[in-house]
Amino acid sequence: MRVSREEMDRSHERIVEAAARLFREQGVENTSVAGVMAEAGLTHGGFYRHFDTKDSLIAAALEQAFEQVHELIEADGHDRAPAEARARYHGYYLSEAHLGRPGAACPVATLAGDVARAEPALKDAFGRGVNRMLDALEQQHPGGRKERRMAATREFAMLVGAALIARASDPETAERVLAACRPLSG
Amino acid sequence: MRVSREEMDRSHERIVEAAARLFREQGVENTSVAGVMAEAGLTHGGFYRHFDTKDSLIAAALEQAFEQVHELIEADGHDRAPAEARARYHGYYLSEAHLGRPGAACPVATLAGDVARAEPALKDAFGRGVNRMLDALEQQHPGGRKERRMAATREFAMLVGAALIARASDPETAERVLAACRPLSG
DNA sequence: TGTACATCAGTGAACGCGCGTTCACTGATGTAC
DNA sequence: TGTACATCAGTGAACGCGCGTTCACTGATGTAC
Repeated sequence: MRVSREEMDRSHERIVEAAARLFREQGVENTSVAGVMAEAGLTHGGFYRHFDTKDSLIAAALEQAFEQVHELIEADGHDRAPAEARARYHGYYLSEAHLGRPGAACPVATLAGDVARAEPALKDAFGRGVNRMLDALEQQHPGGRKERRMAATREFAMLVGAALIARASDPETAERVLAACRPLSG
Repeated sequence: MRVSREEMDRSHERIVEAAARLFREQGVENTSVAGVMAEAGLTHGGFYRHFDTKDSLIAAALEQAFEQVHELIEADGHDRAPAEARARYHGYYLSEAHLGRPGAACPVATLAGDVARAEPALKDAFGRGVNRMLDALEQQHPGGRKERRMAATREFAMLVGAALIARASDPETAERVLAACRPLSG
């Protein structure tokens, strides 16, 4: 039966949050629309009152995931010295607390593979998310504007690469790669 | 009709090569057994004379892809100073020649996302491949055994991260990230 | 070396399954008077 | 404020499709004599 406008908005949010989590945990292709709806406490038929296609949901979930991690960076860096904020984020990124909870992890480390083969519109959204993250991360680095941005980009790339290699490897290799990437450089 | 043993061996190799290419280009889930067989010049029914399941093919294709890129590193580094070999590989990895041909590219940059959600056996194979690559790459770095290994691991992680971010982003963001990661460090 | 027969690589139709999407329906919500 | 009616969020069955896998079949290959 029909539900109120507020109830529908809550449903919408639950759907996007479930998708943002499940896509990161299981991958986009391994996550069904029905699975997302069930996780949101609904049945699959109602999905199309909220989104035109599964692709629209992917875009919304991607934005949501980037929003989450961006807030996390800003919140943790608030009122902290740049060098300390950087060390904390670096350590967190390669930690079990981060990598062991892929459903809440950085979408770059969890969804890059899926987005790499997606349509341009999704890549635009992904690129925007990456740029927003770098905007926040570059403030953790010293030097002029260009040097900071470059250092932040390089460090972030290393973190993403280490996280991805670790997730795709056996536990021993994973731990060795993570350990090698944990020390701060520069 | 039945074919000779040599013909069958050639078929087997064509199947694995087609899979190693298509999996990297399209992703494992987006590549069908029938598609691989067609690319190998066969029909899908004959697949099960060569492999028990699609999973076995994935494992074989992964090994093949790692073998290819490992040979490439060894061949290019042969009779070259370590620092030069390192600079060449670094530049190649982030080049259009590499990233524009995903079907022949580094499996770490193209398949990590798929393997991250796969069964442990595949992760073991992936980890072995990564270790073999690092065995070759650490020879490009100066210092003691541990320092070399660590430097090679960190540099490789950055290359992989940059490649993945670039493939998942819009062209402008991609180029900016790649440019930031091109200069050698250390 | 030649012959008769068993083997089996490859073919193409068929299977069961899960998926994204559609649709007729329900009944509470929102609105017009 | 109360009533009558249109709207539409959510339900669950059904659809068409592509996929991994199976299977009966074909005929060249390999082998036993």
